[in-house]
Amino acid sequence: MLETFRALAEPSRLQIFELLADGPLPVGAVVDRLGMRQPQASKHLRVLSEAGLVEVRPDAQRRIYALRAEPLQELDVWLRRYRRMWEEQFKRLDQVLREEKKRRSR
Amino acid sequence: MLETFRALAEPSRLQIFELLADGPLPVGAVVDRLGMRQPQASKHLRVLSEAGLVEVRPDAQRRIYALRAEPLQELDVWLRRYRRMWEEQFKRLDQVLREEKKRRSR
DNA sequence: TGCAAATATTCCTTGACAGGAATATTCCAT
DNA sequence: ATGGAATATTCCTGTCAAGGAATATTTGCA
Repeated sequence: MLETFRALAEPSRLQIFELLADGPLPVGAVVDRLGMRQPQASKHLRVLSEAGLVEVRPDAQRRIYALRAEPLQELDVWLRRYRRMWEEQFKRLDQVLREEKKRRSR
Repeated sequence: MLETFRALAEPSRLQIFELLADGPLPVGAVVDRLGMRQPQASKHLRVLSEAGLVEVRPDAQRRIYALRAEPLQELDVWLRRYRRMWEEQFKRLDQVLREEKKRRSR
């Protein structure tokens, strides 16, 4: 979890990650579309890769990077714990609205 | 999103955040339970607060910190985009298992 | 009013990390 | 085998942020 947050807590890296959501891409494509320099792209992809957020498939002298689902699933599980929280807030809001209505109707 | 990731990408801060999931706490309680020094706790809570992850309610010379749902809901929305991804993987896995079964049954 | 508790802020030092530039590596095509 | 893509790595430098220590601030209470 920490590693996931750390990896995504950097603007360029988050950008790359979100770009890859549209599908796997070789480094060059990332460089072109995001207008960053090739070495930085490689470095960021390395960090993402070490965090398990991304995987590489070699294709000749290219390397195709693709998102990995696992850490996102973990993030989803982590979030579950907090989902309860805002659902309760909704319930409370519902309650308030209900009482509002009642008050107005008399 | 970036701000959320940045705030949670630090061990102590993530710890504090997860501690607050059990309910609101004053700074002192955080200090005691996590064994960190008071100034650092205050600093981290400040960062969490500026990221909107936490809100403060004064109570005499105490300050009660509590989680805020909003950024987590945003995180949930952000995740939605990727949920499709792993659902497709499950579909593919289902397919594979189905074929396995068929193969074994003859 | 003055003290003590709870918390926030400031200042300093240090370590991690991102970007830049240059270079190394890998693999294809000729 | 050699040159040229595509990508990775290294080294350097500057910046930012975290921890430590000391101190300021706020509020309740005797």
